[in-house]
Amino acid sequence: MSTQARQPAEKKLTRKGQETRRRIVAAAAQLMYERGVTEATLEDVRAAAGVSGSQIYHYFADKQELLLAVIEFQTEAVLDMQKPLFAGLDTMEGLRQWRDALVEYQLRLQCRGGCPIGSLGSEVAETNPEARLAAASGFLRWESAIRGGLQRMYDRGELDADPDDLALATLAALQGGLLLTQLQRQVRPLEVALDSMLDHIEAHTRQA
Amino acid sequence: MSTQARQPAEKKLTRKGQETRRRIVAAAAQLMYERGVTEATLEDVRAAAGVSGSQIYHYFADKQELLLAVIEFQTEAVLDMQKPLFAGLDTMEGLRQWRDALVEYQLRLQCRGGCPIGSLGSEVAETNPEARLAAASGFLRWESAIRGGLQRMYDRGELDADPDDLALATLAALQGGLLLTQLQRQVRPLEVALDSMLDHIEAHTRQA
DNA sequence: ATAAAAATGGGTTGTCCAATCCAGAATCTG
DNA sequence: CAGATTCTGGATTGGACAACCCATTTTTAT
Repeated sequence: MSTQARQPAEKKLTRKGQETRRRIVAAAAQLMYERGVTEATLEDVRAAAGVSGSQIYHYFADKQELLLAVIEFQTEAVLDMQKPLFAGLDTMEGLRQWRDALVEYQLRLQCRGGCPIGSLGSEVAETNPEARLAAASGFLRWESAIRGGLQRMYDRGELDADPDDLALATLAALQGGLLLTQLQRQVRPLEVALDSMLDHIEAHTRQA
Repeated sequence: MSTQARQPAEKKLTRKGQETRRRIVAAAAQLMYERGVTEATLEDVRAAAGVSGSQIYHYFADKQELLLAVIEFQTEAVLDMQKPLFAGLDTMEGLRQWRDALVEYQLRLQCRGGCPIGSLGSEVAETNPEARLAAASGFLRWESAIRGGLQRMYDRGELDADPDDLALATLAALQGGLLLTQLQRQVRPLEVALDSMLDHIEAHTRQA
């Protein structure tokens, strides 16, 4: 019963019910992003979502199940936001645009918050295996999107290195850069980390 | 009174007192590393340190002050462990040895725990400005150690790129690699992230 | 040796929060 | 439109934990 049957519900919900559920997840995601999982109390979530009483327990068995829904939600949000840029990751120009957008976004946030998946993942990694796997799976999807672009470059014969390795290294550089940017409250770490990685990729390009 | 006078004590402690204090910090560091700051209760720390009752409050004003001591402690621990390798960071061979040692260490830990500074930093970044600064300062010291090696390469005319940028990017790659390694429970992310970065550095080397 | 200072142990308090219950209202389905 | 189901609101409970207090013992300095 442990690994099975998580989030068994999600069905049989009225339109209004689905809407309420979504509002709870969104509010929880925001609060957990701002304060961390343990600091975000269900009372806060309740108030922020504009629901009352035992509503949260009506839709989620416990805080854990809500947390898993939040990780899923944040993964979708992160990937959705970058979706328009993923298609371009098969040229250096597109990669630079992607980099610029990430840097720009952090600037708008004043370097606060870090990566929604990374922050959650780091917090739960050692105490919550289920949540750890959920975060890891989110990163796998992200990595896939990056790999897709590099793979197309490789297939066109424009890249002279393993796309798998480069994609993973790029995601790592992004995450590390984000963490340092978050802690220092300046974008330079993110800029430098991504630039180094993209320069490294560029060094392995050749015109087809 | 906010930014001033943190950890005003530390003096006027008997040898036995210093020993007890150190034991508390070490136990707290271990527990916070394993479970996170909020999940590590002072009761746990008390038991793990083998002290009793209000001992923790005898040495620390509150949990916050203990946390700051822990961040300091972990910074020292992380830097101490790498100290023998820092001297060699001015050659590619030394950099590779450093990489190998980090990977080796993660393997011994079965990819658990992540970076002691990074995990703490990520957890406190948005809720605890003082702790955020302490973690950021720890990373600055780490970055300095890496920069030192690259700067010597540069000064010898063997490096054809900004040592400051490379050092920061290397630390970012390391942190991102560690996070992904921790979440996936396999060393490959750390290996690939560091290898990409070291390859990038090597591409900018030339014999003097 | 003795007084002062530091260290220890146990017990207590107040708060916060996850989780549960129940009764009533809204919404869906046949 | 009527019965069933889903949704909602408020109130409560039980446990955990940070923080505090005080009496006693040990250590340090004179």
